[in-house]
Amino acid sequence: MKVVQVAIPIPLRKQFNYQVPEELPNILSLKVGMRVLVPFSNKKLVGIVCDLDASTDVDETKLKSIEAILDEFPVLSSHLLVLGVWLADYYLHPLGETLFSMLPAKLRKHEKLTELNQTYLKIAENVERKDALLSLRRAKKQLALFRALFDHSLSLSEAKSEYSTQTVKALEEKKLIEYEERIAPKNEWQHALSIERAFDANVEQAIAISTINKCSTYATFLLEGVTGSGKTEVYLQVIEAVLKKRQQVLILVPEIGLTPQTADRFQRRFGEIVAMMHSGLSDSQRLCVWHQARRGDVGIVIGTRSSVFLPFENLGMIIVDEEHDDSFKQQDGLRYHARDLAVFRAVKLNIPLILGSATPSLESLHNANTQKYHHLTLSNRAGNASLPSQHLLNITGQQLQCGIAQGILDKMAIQLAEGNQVLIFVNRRGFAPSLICHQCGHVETCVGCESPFTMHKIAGNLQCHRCGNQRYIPHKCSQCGNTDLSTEGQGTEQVEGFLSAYFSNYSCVRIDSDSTRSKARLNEILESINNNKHQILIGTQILSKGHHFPNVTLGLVLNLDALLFSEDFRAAEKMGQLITQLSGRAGRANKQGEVWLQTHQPQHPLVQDLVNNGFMSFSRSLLEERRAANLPPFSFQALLRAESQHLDRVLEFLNYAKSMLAQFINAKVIGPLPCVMEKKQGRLRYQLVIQSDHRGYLLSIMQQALIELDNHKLSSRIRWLVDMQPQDFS
DNA sequence: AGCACGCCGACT
DNA sequence: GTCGGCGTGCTC
Repeated sequence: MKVVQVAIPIPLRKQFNYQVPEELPNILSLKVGMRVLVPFSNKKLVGIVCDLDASTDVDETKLKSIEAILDEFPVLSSHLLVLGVWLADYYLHPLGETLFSMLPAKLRKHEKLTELNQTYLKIAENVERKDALLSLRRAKKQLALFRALFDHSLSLSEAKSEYSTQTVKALEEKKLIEYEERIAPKNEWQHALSIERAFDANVEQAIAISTINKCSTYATFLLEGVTGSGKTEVYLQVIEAVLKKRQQVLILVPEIGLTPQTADRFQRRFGEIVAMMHSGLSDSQRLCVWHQARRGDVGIVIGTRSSVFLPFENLGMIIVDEEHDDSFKQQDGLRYHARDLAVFRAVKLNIPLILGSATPSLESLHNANTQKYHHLTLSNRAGNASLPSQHLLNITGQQLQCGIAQGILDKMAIQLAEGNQVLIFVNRRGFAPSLICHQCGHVETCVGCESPFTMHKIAGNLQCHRCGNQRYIPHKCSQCGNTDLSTEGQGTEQVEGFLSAYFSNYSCVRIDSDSTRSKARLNEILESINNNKHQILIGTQILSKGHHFPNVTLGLVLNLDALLFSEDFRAAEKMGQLITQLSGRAGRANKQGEVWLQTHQPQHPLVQDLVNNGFMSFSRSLLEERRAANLPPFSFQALLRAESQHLDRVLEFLNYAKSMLAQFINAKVIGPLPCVMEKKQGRLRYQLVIQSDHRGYLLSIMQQALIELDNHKLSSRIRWLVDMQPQDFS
């Protein structure tokens, strides 16, 4: 009797065995990586076969049987199945859920998988062609399409683009044409590649291009290029070489960086061989891209995080653009980092990988420093465009209006009067509030950790998130005795309200998560900004991502301190990336821009380094700080978070985990500490941070701990999760 | 997760 | 007397 092992999408760290009945129709074609329909508890679920020849110690006849084989070919190739097994192991996530999160949504359900079908138009049966031609003599476009269908049928998408949707509709309504489903023909782009002539590269670009082109096996290149230095041109030219070898290219981009303009640029150079994969697509469209990648119908896929799971027919290169961006890390379910998976795939497929950024992550810089990655630099801006100059404004003790200094308001007035735009960056979310003295700029800091205390409104105290140290909220500054202590910065709405009243002759626009909920809305706003419909732009992180604002000549960062003083050890890194990216968004060749940073601590060495020496120098200093403090990338972290309405359960669970993990001497366990968002949707949230110098060691102790935690009586009564290499502690 | 089973408190 | 709250255990 044949017994196979099936991974089921449930949060259990085990697989299940099933009999394969002899009478199953397509039994001979059953392969690993195929989906099957199986009875489970008292319902039917879709599972993925992960072992064709399972060994069991139980009585095989007691096993349930597979009901149906859903696929004609495996949805997960052996390469992707290996990736999935590694993923489940590395992120300590149940295999079934892991494998299913690698698939497009449509394939997570019962739906049968067949070869990619395409809809074709043909002339309807029983249509008298002569009569039809006569009846169409006054509808030129419809006539043309109808005639075209005489000798060959046309695919629906071709017909729609060559003629028009209305034309097709019209003929359909007249019952002159009908639809037919057929297996889509393979798109043989490899034989008819039309590539537009490349731009002449400058010296640095040329070095980068030739270095990458020389490499045809696995290697990771960190391409560090200041904004406007022409990273994209490097991508384009190395992609060309890969396409000419008839291989495909995957380009991973941050969630919001994927604009139609990005795709246009690739399409202009390489023609219609580019597919996009982003959150704006429907499930059917996503499945279509999945098929196209698998069949080799497209040469290039540009996509967000989850595109790293696409089943390419013949992948020749992966590019991760803006590799420092946090959106590459999934923040729920399987908490993978697409950059790390890109490395895994590149190694397994033995192909080159490019990580590009103007502000590389410290992880990648460290890997470059230790020779794991090849470091390529582009330090010159193309053309004569110069970056805006950066300035610090000491706001200590100053009168502020809605958080803005008078001097800045005056500068804004000048720029606005000259017809330029101004941009105000407001950080409203994401970072923990620390307590700062407005008189002297002193930040209340835990003495033992040199980490700023975090305000906890619920507990009504200050807490150090490194060591758990707690103290009462002081009513005066411990340095100068002033009682003007503040935590919360201004939100975008407040700033918008104030500025639209103050500059009532100009139009304000707010760009934050509320206004970007829909992609169309964001594009609308961006367009109206470029058309100068608004003069004052107020926004959050989104302002620093991807979009260029050529008419902005003055940028303002309202509260640099809130970015800098946070218990999250990555705060300074993120601050530097943000300020640098923000500066790169503004101005154009003929207008020198300025960026002003309001701070209570203009002498802070990191801030000084960033403003005076630029991101490259700043990031190297940060890396030294991390080394000294033994923080990532010099050590490895795991996060164990628990949530429940009942505080006692959360603490009992985490303390149990801690007592277990504390036995391992080569790891440090910090906590349980309240999360930055201590209460969310009525649940109290606490976490444990586990840190070790060795990734393998950390993984193995977490695996051991997990077995115990799964068996703990509270494990099913609270919500809890493990996050390996956590990015965000909120 | 999702579901069944089982045991105690306030209700038509 | 029962309805339904949650705690417990199981899923090939």
